[in-house]
Amino acid sequence: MASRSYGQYCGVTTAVELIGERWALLIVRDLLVGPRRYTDLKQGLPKIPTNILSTRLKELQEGGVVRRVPLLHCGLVYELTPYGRELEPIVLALGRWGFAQMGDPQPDDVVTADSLTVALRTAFRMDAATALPPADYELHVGDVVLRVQVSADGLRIAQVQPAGRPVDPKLGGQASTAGDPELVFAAGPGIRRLISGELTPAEAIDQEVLAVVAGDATLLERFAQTFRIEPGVVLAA
Amino acid sequence: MASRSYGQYCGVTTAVELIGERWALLIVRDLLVGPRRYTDLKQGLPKIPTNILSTRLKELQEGGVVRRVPLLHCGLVYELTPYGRELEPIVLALGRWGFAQMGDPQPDDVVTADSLTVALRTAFRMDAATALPPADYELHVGDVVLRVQVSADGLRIAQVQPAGRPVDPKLGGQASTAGDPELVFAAGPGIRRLISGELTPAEAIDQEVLAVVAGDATLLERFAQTFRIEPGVVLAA
DNA sequence: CCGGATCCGAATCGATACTG
DNA sequence: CAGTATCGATTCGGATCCGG
Repeated sequence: MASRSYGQYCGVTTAVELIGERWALLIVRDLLVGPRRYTDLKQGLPKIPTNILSTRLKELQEGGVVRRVPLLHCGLVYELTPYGRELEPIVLALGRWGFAQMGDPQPDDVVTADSLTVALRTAFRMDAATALPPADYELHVGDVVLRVQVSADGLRIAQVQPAGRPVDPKLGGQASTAGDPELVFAAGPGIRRLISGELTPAEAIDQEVLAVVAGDATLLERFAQTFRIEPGVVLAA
Repeated sequence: MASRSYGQYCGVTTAVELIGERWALLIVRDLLVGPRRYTDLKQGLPKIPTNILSTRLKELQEGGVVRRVPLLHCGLVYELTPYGRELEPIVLALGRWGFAQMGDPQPDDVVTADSLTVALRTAFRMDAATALPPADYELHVGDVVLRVQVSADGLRIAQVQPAGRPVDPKLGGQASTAGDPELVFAAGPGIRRLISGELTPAEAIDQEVLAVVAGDATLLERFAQTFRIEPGVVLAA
């Protein structure tokens, strides 16, 4: 059961033994968004074999990264332990690092709600959020819908069910999202080029990587300043 | 050749596809210390199969993380690209994170020069280095010998050959290490408990996890303040 | 539907041997 | 020194199945 040892007494090695197996860090990524049920994880990681998911969850529990929490009369969820949650800055930094090397999407690549939520967190600039007025967006990518609220307090992201209102706050993103968003827009994977600064919002609309559905289109400028990944700037708290 | 895709369009996923394969991040760890030849890497990773090492090096090159540099009349070395070097804060943070979960060493665990060098970097506290007077240590762990110089300018670590003087600056640690160290001491793996603050230097000597070979034993206090990993503090620049 | 366990072929890894 | 080749041992992936 103990994963094959690398035979070294070293912190990096220990870390890699804990979260270096295939799929493990992606499970952590999704749990960073919130507690998830077995089935949620399976949906969020469409290509993971079910036996691998179950094996990883056991290993992550043994490693003290994840714990299993029964919900009274409601099934059970997996969640990160405090120790597991310490991985957050590392996962976000890895997301920024990997962002630089992302090409265009493969034909059957998907964008999941959790991966997009984490991606927005990796790109979030607190400095821009404090310097600019608050903003309230609704972002559509594929059939994922996110309510993204930026203020001087920070970033709040809630996952919205295609049908109507945000998902159960206990499981999904965060708490209640009152009122209507100021800007609703839809994007394809090309939104990556907006985040990287390769495209301005105007160019993004021109090239149809982005489309305003409703609200104040000028807010796109603010969005582009708030969510931005510059090459070479991997680390942040 | 493209590693099996996780099927998601996401920065974290891309990062894991680049450096998530078995052994890959440990190769990066060693290259963080300096350029290394194939054989150096093999020695620094005693349990890596040679075909895996060669496969990983190819993949890391394809991913733009590592490059192969011929040395005139001297063989060739692998080194991190600038993009690969951006992993440094991530690897150090992972080292700190894994440190918390390190138990006692397995019977056949080894401590290599590069892993110990990186471990000291993960534990290094710049705040302590600037607050305290400079210090110059020689640390022995197993048959690894490191010259560790701390000053307000930062940390310098050079690997010393068992025979005598530090290794070739071009390949090994850093440049010339003039004069003699102020303190020479030897440690076993239990030095982990000094770094974690679980043991004071005096207790460490009592319990024989540490032994002063030469020089000013009171410098051990300064060492313990300069190299320290507190639980929960994973991230630093 | 939820939360897995089981089975099996395909791909990868690990150990050793061998080569320019 | 810098790898390739080979081959058995593991792990992964895909599908199916099962108890609540």
